[in-house]
Amino acid sequence: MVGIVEQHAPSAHSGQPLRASERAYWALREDIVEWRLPPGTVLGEVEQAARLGISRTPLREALGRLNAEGLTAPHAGRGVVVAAISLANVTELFELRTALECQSAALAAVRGEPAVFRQLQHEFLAAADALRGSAPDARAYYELVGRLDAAVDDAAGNTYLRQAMANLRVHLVRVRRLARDNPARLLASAAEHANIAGAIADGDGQVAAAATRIHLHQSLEHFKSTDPHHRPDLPAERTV
Amino acid sequence: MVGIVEQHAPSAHSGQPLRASERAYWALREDIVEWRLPPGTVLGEVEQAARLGISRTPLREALGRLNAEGLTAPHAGRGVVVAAISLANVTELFELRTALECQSAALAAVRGEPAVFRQLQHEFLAAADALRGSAPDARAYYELVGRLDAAVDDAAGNTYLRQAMANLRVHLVRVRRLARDNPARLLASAAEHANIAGAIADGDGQVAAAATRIHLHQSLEHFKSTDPHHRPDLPAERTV
DNA sequence: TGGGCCAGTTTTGTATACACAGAGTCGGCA
DNA sequence: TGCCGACTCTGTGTATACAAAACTGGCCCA
Repeated sequence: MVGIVEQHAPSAHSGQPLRASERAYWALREDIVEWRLPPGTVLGEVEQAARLGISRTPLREALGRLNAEGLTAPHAGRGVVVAAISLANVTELFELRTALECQSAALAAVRGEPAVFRQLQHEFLAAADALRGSAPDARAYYELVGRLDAAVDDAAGNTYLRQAMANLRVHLVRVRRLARDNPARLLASAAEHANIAGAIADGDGQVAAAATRIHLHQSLEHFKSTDPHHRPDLPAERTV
Repeated sequence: MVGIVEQHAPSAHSGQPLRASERAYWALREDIVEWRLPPGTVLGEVEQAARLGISRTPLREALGRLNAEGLTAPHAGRGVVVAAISLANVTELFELRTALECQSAALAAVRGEPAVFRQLQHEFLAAADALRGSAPDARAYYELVGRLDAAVDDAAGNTYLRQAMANLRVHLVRVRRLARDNPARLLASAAEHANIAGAIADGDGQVAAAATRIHLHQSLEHFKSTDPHHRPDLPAERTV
C-alpha cells in the first residue's frame, strides 16, 4: 500500500481565510480519513454544525460533497453515516486504480518529458539504496512517490483522468491507515517505481502500463497478506 | 458516438414527490446536456432559483453537485458558468472512457453470466440485420446498447468503477448532441458490440477489453470525422 | 491618454427561523 | 401481558434575512 500521499486542505498551504463550508469539508474529510470518525458514525447536522462552530447551511454543503465522493452515505431519515470499508472494497478500489493508473502511465510515456522521468527513475534507484541502509527514511520515500504521481498526472495531461484519480485517492488514503508497510515492501516498491519511471522515460507506454500493473498487483497482495480480517479496528464486511 | 444512453431523473420512473434540490439538479443537468444552456452561460443563484420556482438553498445544493461533476465551474463573484467542451475535451473523455470500459469488460468476462451476454450478442447480430433494412430503428438500437452497458456494469460488480463511469457518462451524453450517427456507423457499431458481448460470453477478458478498445477507437474516429469544428453550435477551443 | 483607485451594486456566503416527516415511546385497550 | 395507536420529539428540507466579498463603472491623477 505504498503510493498514496495524503492531500491537505488548501489552508495548510495558503494562509488565506477559508470559507466555512470548505473548512467543514476538510475537517470532516480528515476526521473520516484518519478514522477519528469510524464507519457507521451518524453525522447529525445540528450536532456537527455545533462541533465545528458553524451553521447548518455550510455544513450541509460539506456533507453533500462527502456524499458525492462516497466517503459518507445518506441514511434515510437519519442523517448521513460514515461509509464502511472492507477488504472487498479494497479489491474493487484497486480494480479501478489499475485501470486509471495504467492509462495514465501509458499516456505519460507518450506525452511526458523523458528527462523528468529519467531523473525520477534515478531518484528511485537511489531511494532503494537508501532504504537498504540502517535508517531508512520512509517519509522521504513517500514524498518521492508523491512526486512521481504528480509528474504522471501532469504528463498525462488529461483533466478527466486526473479528477477521477483524485476522487479515487480519497478512498485509498483512508484504506492506507489499515496497511502496514515494512522495509522489505518499501524496497520492492522503490524498484517497481523505478521501472515505471524508466518505462515512461523510454516513451514505452506498453511497458509503463505493465510496470504500473505489476506495482499495483504487488501492493494489493502485500495489503492482503497483512491480514486485515484479524484487525479489530477493521469493520466487518459491509457494503459502502 | 454510439453507446451513451441518457439517464433520466428518478421522478420519471417513480412518481413520488422529489425534493426541490433534486428537481433543480435534474432540471439544470438536462438543460445543460440538451444544450439549452450553452457553455459559458452564467447561472446566477437568484435568477435560477426564480426560474425553477424554488429558493436559493436547494438551488445551491444542485449547483454544488453540478460543479462536482464538472458540468459547471464556479466563476468567482460571477456565479457558476456552464462548462465549455471542445474536441480536445472529447479526446480526453475517451481516454478515460477507454480505461474504464476496457476494465469493466474484462471484469465482466470473468464474473458475468455467460448466457446473458450470449443473448445480447445475438440481439446485436439481429440488430445489425435490422439496421440493414429499409427502416432502421435507431432508438431501439440505442436501447439495446444501454442494456449491454448495464449488463457489463452489473457483471463487473464494482461499485467504484460503476460510479466513475456514471460520472463520465454525464459528459458523454453532452457530447453526444454534437455527434452525427449515420446508418453505416450504426451498422458497424452493432458488429463491434456483438464482438464485445461475445467475448464476455466466452469469458475472455483480454478479447473483451480489446473489442471494447476497438469500438471506442472507431467511435472517436467517427466523431472526429464529423468535423465538429465547422459546426456553429460548437464553441471554440476553451478549457473546462 | 492610460493606469490606478474608490464607491456602488450585484452576487455569493452564512445564519436563523419555520414546516414537515419519520422514528421512538408511552399509554390505553384487548 | 402483549399489541396497537397516537403523540412527542428529534432531525432534515426549505425559505428568508443579513453580512461580506467581488466585479463594474467612473473618476482622478500622473
